Amino acid sequence: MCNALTDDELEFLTRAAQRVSLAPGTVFVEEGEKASYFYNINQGNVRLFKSLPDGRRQITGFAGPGYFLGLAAGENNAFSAEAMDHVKLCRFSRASLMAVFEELPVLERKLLDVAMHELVLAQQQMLLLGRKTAIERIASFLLAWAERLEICPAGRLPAPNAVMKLPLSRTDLADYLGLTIETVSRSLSQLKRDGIIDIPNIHEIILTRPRALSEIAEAAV
Amino acid sequence: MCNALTDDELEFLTRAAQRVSLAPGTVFVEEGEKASYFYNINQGNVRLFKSLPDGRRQITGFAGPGYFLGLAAGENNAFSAEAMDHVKLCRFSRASLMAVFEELPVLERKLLDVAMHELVLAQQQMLLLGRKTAIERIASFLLAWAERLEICPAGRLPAPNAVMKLPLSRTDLADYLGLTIETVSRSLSQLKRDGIIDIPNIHEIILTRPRALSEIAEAAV
DNA sequence: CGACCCATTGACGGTGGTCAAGGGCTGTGG
DNA sequence: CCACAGCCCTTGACCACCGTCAATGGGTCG
Repeated sequence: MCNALTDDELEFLTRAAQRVSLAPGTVFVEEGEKASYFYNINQGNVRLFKSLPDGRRQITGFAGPGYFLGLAAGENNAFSAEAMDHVKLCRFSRASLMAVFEELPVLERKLLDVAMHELVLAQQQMLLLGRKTAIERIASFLLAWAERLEICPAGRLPAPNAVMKLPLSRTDLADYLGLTIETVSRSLSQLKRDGIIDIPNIHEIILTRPRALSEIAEAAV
Repeated sequence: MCNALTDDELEFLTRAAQRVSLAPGTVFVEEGEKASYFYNINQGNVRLFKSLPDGRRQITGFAGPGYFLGLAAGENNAFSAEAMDHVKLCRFSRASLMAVFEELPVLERKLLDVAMHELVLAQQQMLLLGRKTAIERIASFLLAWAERLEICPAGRLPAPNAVMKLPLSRTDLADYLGLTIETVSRSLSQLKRDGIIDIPNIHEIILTRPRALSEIAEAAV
């Protein structure tokens, strides 16, 4: 999820790049537009999403520092991207990326790895969106987020009572999990009532009983 | 979606491969197992899916001849794969693939293209699963399937009254679209009642009014 | 012809969406 | 320093879409 490239490779890569700084809320990739650029995020966070004409929105992922952006695109972008806070990133054209590949073939391998990992995450999310209940989605998300923050190694559970920052609005959460903000709120409240998590404030969650969370997330029988 | 490699490249590639023949229903990739192989399908069709312990299933895609299989995997497979009919495929170890890359670097670029295209499809499916209603999912699927069968060019609508083979069971359809077979059936019936499609038999659909279908699929306002 | 499987249709119920009111936090201005 | 506005979150009441359960229909194969 985070930086898949070494500092050296990044340095080489960004030599061909433009540095860009974005205010919160800036939409810098528009779904359907010609896909001209790749991006590498240096600072800040970005949400990736698709929309329907009537305003329904599905967030397909979040991207933080080190994240490589622009893989889900053919001729045109398959998604939009919006800065969640103050974002700094490197932008380079698809053409210059091809040139970089000539110089640094290992990059191509790495990008393939990144793309493959994205695919793994996408399939996980499809299972979540297609087949899990509201509370299972919330539980799955909380554990996935803990892994992302490296509160625990991939595939392991966080320690009981681990504290986790959650710098997302309920709206973002809902649009990511295919729910409404009300359902997100209710599900979090239920987990709290059941003593599985605690919510000291809106942007912090304590994973009181990660094991119980995991049993809900994986629909253990 | 279909063959992204030229015949020459395929021929080179398959020199390092084992040829395998599978009976219908054979599960030849198991989610969670060590990801040892890549596959290229020569004949027949395959469904890719993820499951929950209680039996809920999400089909993440279908793969036909020419399809390259095994990208959504890190250490372990992120999905299972099952032969839908009699399948012939080439199987080669990840190690030998790396060796092939040395000989034929263009393959690596092509695989990256394939992975990127898969990502585009995955994001489309996330929007469908997270935010579309039952009938919108069915409409979207029918149009996507028409593109897949090359009844129409990508991004264009099929001609009115185009006839389409649909060699999927209602169960497969339901598990792909995150619905139940009853809801799939009811939605198809409704589209038929509304004169938008016709269903001469279970495995054939006539796209009577593709424009109307598209307006439903894209939630046109 | 009958058995079996799958799809369709109907009746009913539940999960989650919609609509609306209330609460808490933050920032601003008097 | 307090008051108030505005925003977001929470909670409640109600409702609708879709899932569940069950009966029926149709096609295929023995």
